[in-house]
Order: sequence, then C-alpha cells, then structure tokens
Amino acid sequence: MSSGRATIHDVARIAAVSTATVSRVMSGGKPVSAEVADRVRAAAREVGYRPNPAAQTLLRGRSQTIGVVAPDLGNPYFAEILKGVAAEAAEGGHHTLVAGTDEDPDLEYRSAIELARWVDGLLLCAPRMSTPRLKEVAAASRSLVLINRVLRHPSIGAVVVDYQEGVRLLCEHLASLGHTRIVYLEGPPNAWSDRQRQRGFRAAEALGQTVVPVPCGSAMRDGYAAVDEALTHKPTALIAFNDHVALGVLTRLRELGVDVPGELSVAGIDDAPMSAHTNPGLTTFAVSTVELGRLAWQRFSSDPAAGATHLSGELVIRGSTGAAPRRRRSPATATKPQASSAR
Amino acid sequence: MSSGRATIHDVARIAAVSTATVSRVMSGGKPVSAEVADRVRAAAREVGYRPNPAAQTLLRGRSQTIGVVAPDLGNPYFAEILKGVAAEAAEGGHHTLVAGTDEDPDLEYRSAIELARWVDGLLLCAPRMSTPRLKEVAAASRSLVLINRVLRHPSIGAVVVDYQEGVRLLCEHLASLGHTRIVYLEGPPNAWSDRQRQRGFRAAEALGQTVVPVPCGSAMRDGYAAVDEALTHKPTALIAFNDHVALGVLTRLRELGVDVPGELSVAGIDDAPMSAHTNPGLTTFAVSTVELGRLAWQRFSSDPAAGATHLSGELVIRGSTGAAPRRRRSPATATKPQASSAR
DNA sequence: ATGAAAGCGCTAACAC
DNA sequence: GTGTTAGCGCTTTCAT
Repeated sequence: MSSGRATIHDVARIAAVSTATVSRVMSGGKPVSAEVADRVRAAAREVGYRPNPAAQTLLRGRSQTIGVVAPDLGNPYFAEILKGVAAEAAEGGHHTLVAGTDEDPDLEYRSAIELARWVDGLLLCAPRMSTPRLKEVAAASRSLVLINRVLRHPSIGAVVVDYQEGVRLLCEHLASLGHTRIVYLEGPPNAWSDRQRQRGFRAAEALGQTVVPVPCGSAMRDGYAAVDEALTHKPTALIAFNDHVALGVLTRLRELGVDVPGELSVAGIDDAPMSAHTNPGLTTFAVSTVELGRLAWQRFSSDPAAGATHLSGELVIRGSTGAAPRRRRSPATATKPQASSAR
Repeated sequence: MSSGRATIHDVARIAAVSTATVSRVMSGGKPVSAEVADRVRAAAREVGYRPNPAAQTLLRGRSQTIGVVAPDLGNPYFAEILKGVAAEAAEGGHHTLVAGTDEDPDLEYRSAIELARWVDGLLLCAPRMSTPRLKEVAAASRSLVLINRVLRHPSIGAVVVDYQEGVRLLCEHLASLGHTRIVYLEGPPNAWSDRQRQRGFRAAEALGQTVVPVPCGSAMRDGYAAVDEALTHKPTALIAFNDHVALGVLTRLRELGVDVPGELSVAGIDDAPMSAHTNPGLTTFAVSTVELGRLAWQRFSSDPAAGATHLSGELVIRGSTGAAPRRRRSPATATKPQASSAR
C-alpha cells in the first residue's frame, strides 16, 4: 500500500515474527516454513516494504552499483558506451552512477575518487588523467576498468578499441586509391586513444605515405574550424579523429565548394549514426560503441584487472573517399618546405 | 596514503580522540579546538580516510543522489538532458544514478520504483508509463519531477518544452510559404509529448491547413522508413516528430531524387547538433536540451512538486523549407479521397 | 570542547 | 525453523 518508508520492524510486527525471519524471507533461499513466509510476504506487501539499500550496503560492503566517468555525457560516443554499460549492469542487478567531467582532467580525478567510495567498480573514460593519479584511483576503488586506455598495473583492467589497426586500414584504403599526402585532424591533446591513432599513421608513413597532423579536437565544431588550416597543407585525403569531426569537416568543405571526394577524400573513425546519412556517405572505421560498453561491464563482472580486452572494428567504405586527384596547376608540389612528416 | 578502507575508528585511535570528535571535524562547522582539529585532519590524511557514504545515508536518510530514468540513453536528446542534470547535480553535491529503459513502459516503471528507494529525488523521462503507475512512483519516491509530461498531482513536478507552440510556429512558417498540405511524422504511440505536438497541429488545421499524420517513431531509421508512405499523401511539406527523424527523411528523399525544398519542404523539432550540418540545413524548432536538464535539477532542488516549468524554444529557419511548389501535372489535386484531415 | 552511548535498518552468527 | 544478539560506520544527543 504505502510508500517505501516502512522498515523491517514494521513487517516483523505485523507478521508476528522476528526481523531475522523477515530478512530470511526477503532474501530468499533461506529455510523458512511456507506458512510463515506467506505471512511475511503479505505483511510486506501490506506496508509496501522494500529493504533500505543503504543499510544493506553498509552491512554487505557492496552497493550493487558501478560508476561510469566520461568526459562528455552529451557526446554520442560516450552516451552509447553508457547505454551499453547501464543495460548490462541492470541485467546483472547493478545500478549505474555517472559523472561527466567536462573534459577537465582535474574533475576527472575528483569525480572518480568521489564515486569510488560508493561503487563496487569504476569504469573510466579518462583519456587525459595522469598515470599516477589513475593509480591513486585504482587504489581507492574496489575495481577499476579503463575504456580506451591501457595501463600496466596489477589492479587496472581495460577495454580498448584497436584504433591503430583502424588507422592502418584507412590508410591502406586511401593508398589503394592513390593517396600519398594525408592530413590527420588530431584529437584532444594527450588523449591516449589519439596516440594509438598516431601510431597507426607512423606505420603508414613507413609505407611511403605522408601524414601531416593538424591540431583539432573531438567535436563537430572542431572539425569545422580545422578545415582551413588543413587545406593549406594541400592533402588529397583527410582523416579525422572521429566521425563527429569529419562531419564538421564535410560541412565546411561544402561551404568552400571543395568537391568530396573529387578534390579531397575524407574519412572518419567510429561510424557515428549520422555517417551513413551524409552526402556523400562517410568512409569510416566502424566500432560498436554499445558493444564497448557491454564488454566493459563483462570485464568488471568477471576479472576486472586481467589485462586488456581488445575490440576490433571494420572498414566501412562509403562515398566520401575516392581516387586521388592528379596534381592540378603548377608542379610545385612541395612548395613550402613544411614539416613533411609527423614527428 | 592508503585506499578508502579506513574507518572513523582508525582515525580516532591515531588522533587519540573519540569518533564523535572525528565526525565533528569532518563535517565542519562544529566547535572543535584548532589543535585537535589539526590532529584529526592529519590522521585522516595519513590513512586516507573518507567517510562511508552508506553509513551516512543510513543515518541521515538522504543519499545525496538523484535518479534519472530515460527511454534511450544513447539518444542524443536524452544524453544531453542527462548531461545537464548530472552537471548541475554535481554542482549541488549530488550524484546521479541512471537507468535506460529501452523504450519499454514496464521497465520504465520497474526502474523508477527500484531507483526510488535509493535516491533523494527522481527525474523521469517516461513518456509511455500509465498515469496510475506514475502516481505509484510518486508515492514511492521522496520527490518526483517529470520531463516533458505534466500530471496534475500534489507531489509531481514537471519541466516541459512547449511543443505545441513549436508546432504552431512551424506551421505558421510553412503557411507563409504557401504550404497547405502537411504530413506529420508521428512520434512513439501514446507519448505525451507527441500529443502536445498533435494539439499544435489541430490549431493549424483550424487555420486552414491540412495535416495528415503518418505513424513513424523517434529515430533516424523511423524517419527513413516512413518517407515512402508519407509521399503517398502528396504533401508539399513534412514535419517530423524530431530532428533525428527528419534527418532520416532527408536521406531517403535524396535517394528518391526528391528535391528539398523545391518539391518538398522538411522541418524537424529540437535542433539536434547535426541539423545545422545537413545539406540543405534543417529548419527546426530549437530547444536547449542541456538547459532542460538544468531546469529539471533546479526544480528538484527547490520546489519539486510546484506545477510545471515551461521551457520555450525558437524557430530556426534553414534551407530545408521553401516556397510550396505549384501543383504539377493534372489538376486532379484531390485524386484519392484520402482522410483529408487528422482525426 | 570533548567523550560515552544509543541507534539508523539490516543481516549473520549463534542459540534453541 | 525461528528468535536473540551483535554490529556494519557513522552522527548525534546527553553528559561532563
């Protein structure tokens, strides 16, 4: 009937049993006579009794709750990870506590430490936090799983997308189309997963492609804003840190009247929902973000610290990449002696 | 130093004081001599003491946590609401517990009831839950705020976007361009906010426009799939339940070779981040979703049940709407005697 | 200003 | 099978 304010004592009184018996009935699987059990359940229903989770947590030492910390909860990438995590966690009888950190490394740390006290395990998308602090967080939390970042540490697990492979696939694809001069629109400075991508480019350079990194970011507006500088490097292809950035790029290119892929091929990473809906469609390295969240939960619920789980993606070729254009105009290809290679 | 496993007793022992004194120091604002306070703080730091939140919750009866329930955490609309809520809540020293409900009304109910026991307040995006159940949730939770749904009830508050107004603005805009026959791509059946939109259309019909409702949904793929049926009604303009749907519509129209806005004007609702980046840009009724989340928190932290807070949006006109085409071909305008008016 | 003690709601020994 | 008791970690009277 009533709300959840009733305590175990109320139920015990009404059913004329001890609180221990009530507890036994509620948790189930305990030896209780059928008759008493019925009486208790009836009483519980009557007063709308639901056990106080704080009391249970205090006693058991576990809250049946996990924490998820991400730089931007509004970003579809993290939103989908969260969706996957929350769904699996609920399946496993766990609640999900979230914290957005506004891309602020300091807030990342403080949120994680704060949540750690509450939860049974922490899932961190913390691309920017320093390694020492990450270890502090590991020490403060019952178990810690990192997303898209690996750290050799006995109590830190990880689930990572193989972005190095992704970049390799993208570069190979572009190479097969004749592209040798590529601009890479970099992600947030110091982001672990950006470094993975950079490694992929290093491999591509070893195969003869030239990759010019241009500082950018992770949002659509960052891509939009970085296009003009990117073009000064006269690439025939451009790879963005992720699909959102690439979407911004396509918009700016359209404004500038640059033909895609005629004059410039564009590729993204992650395969955002919109990427199949642009014109032309965006070539990208597709990753199932919801699956990433799922894996993170599984990792947590099995052996949190057992190294890194790798999630691979696949190349999705759409209309935004095409054959490299022949050099237009003057053969002054290497006009300005700019840094011709990523450092 | 160490992790968060230390208890108040450890600190008390080290500082050679009672646990009561430790508590006084930690909570602050209590009369404690400076010397003792320092000793306690030093001891606390030494063992890395952080109070056990479950114990505090048990004692205080408040968990400093709010719950957010939404149909789809991966949907940018809800993701941004969550972002707004979580940010404000953190500001106010509260944690945020989330639950995604997979668009399932039953899960909506169970999640809400479940979370209610934990949290100090519940924010529900529950467009499909029945009113009686909603009232049950209200009874089970300390305080309840609904997003995009109002319900006359002494203990239920709400924050709603004025979608009726949005539809009105959109229809007026289209009317001024000469559109009299509009298809509306409906949202999820029984969704409260869809009914608000339908009201807006009723007003438009009173002013002489014909609005044909076509069942659709809330996702991009729904819009994509609904286009073919929509076209059978020969509209000159189409308004989608939201921008995501409209984005799917634009894709399908491009495939079909239908010129937008030449042959068909298209408008969305909500102003998703992508909507400024399509070609043509999407005309829409812009709403600040993050702001919506913020308002929800404010409502919770002030007077949760005091009626409804209204958030208004504004018309954003982009390239996807234009002058209505003159009737092509035969003057058999009303060829098939289809339902000429929304019921 | 500080300590002793009670108790928040629940569960797990331990009796019977 | 069921009741009694102790106590999870903390805050808060009530003494002193």
